[in-house]
Amino acid sequence: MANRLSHCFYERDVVAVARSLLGQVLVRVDQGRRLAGRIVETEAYLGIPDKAAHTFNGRRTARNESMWTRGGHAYVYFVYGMHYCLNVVAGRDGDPVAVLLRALEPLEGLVTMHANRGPIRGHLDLCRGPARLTQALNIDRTMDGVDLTASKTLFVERRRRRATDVASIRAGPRVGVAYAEDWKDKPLRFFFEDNPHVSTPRGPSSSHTCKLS
DNA sequence: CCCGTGATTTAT
DNA sequence: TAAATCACGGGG
Repeated sequence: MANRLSHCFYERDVVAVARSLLGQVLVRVDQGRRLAGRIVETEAYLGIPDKAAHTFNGRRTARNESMWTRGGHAYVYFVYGMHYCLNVVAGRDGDPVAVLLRALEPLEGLVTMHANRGPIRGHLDLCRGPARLTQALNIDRTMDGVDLTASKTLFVERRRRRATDVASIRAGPRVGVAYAEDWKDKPLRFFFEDNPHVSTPRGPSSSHTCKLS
């Protein structure tokens, strides 16, 4: 509770939230067990002008309703008939922007995470990918709209980030948004360079990635 | 490379 | 009401 991120963290520019979530720790408490991982990859979705966002052009439906709430809530959606993805809503009430959590470095509850995931190829695949991390942490549509600043079962803890971590942040195009025309190549995906828990493409060798400022 | 899978969205 | 879409992952 003490170290939990609060509204003043989430109610900011969505790109700033996406970048500063890197290195923070996502915590899920399930069946009395703590499942936790360090956030190593995020994507920002900029809302109404963003052709890749579920709220592009002001779309407001039962599915994306939680994106319209105040920053600090969860937005969980179901896609491809079998996968759930977790977003952290950012910005002010009525500004439908969010950050997709794409990968975690597992920290706590690894045995339970493995049980939740079932057989996997290698340990690196435990939380590497947006639908893999929700499966590992047992997050589904029932967690949609949860208040991360108050929930006992889903929240983000603040960690002190080392200067070397901040310096290793890279940006690149978002994954799986080829349909988004002029928005598909914008560098709105953020990750730690050379971290093996980041989903591909990663590292400086990937085209279109760049250092920040 | 291809394909499962079904809720959600969009077109008729 | 019907068709297309999809912020993915697993298998070859």
